[in-house]
Amino acid sequence: MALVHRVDLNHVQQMIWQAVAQIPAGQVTSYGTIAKDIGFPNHARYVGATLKKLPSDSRLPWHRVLNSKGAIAFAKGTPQYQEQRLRLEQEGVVFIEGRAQLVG
DNA sequence: TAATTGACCTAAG
DNA sequence: CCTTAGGCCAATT
Repeated sequence: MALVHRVDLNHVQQMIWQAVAQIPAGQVTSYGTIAKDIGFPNHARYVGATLKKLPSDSRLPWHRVLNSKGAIAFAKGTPQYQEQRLRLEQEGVVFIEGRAQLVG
């Protein structure tokens, strides 16, 4: 049998979408956490690359995914940063010094 | 085919 | 707190 150690990236993508869809409104997680949760601890970047491909009309809560520091990955001041932050604030997420605050 | 890029992460100064 | 360096890996050039 031809050993196929090759990973099915389509499936990985689906798991990523699934994981992102699970994030409750008003809560956030990180690219690395998602990667770890789906069993691919070294694919934090791939999580970002996957979200990047999302169509603009996607209903997936991509805005609930931040970097390991709890900050928005986009450069401050960019339209994408603004949109993500606005979406989060509309869900009640509070930012202090550019970092989303933990429930508390 | 090789090099570069990127919505990342962590450890170490 | 900040910066640097190394690691990571699919996608793009």
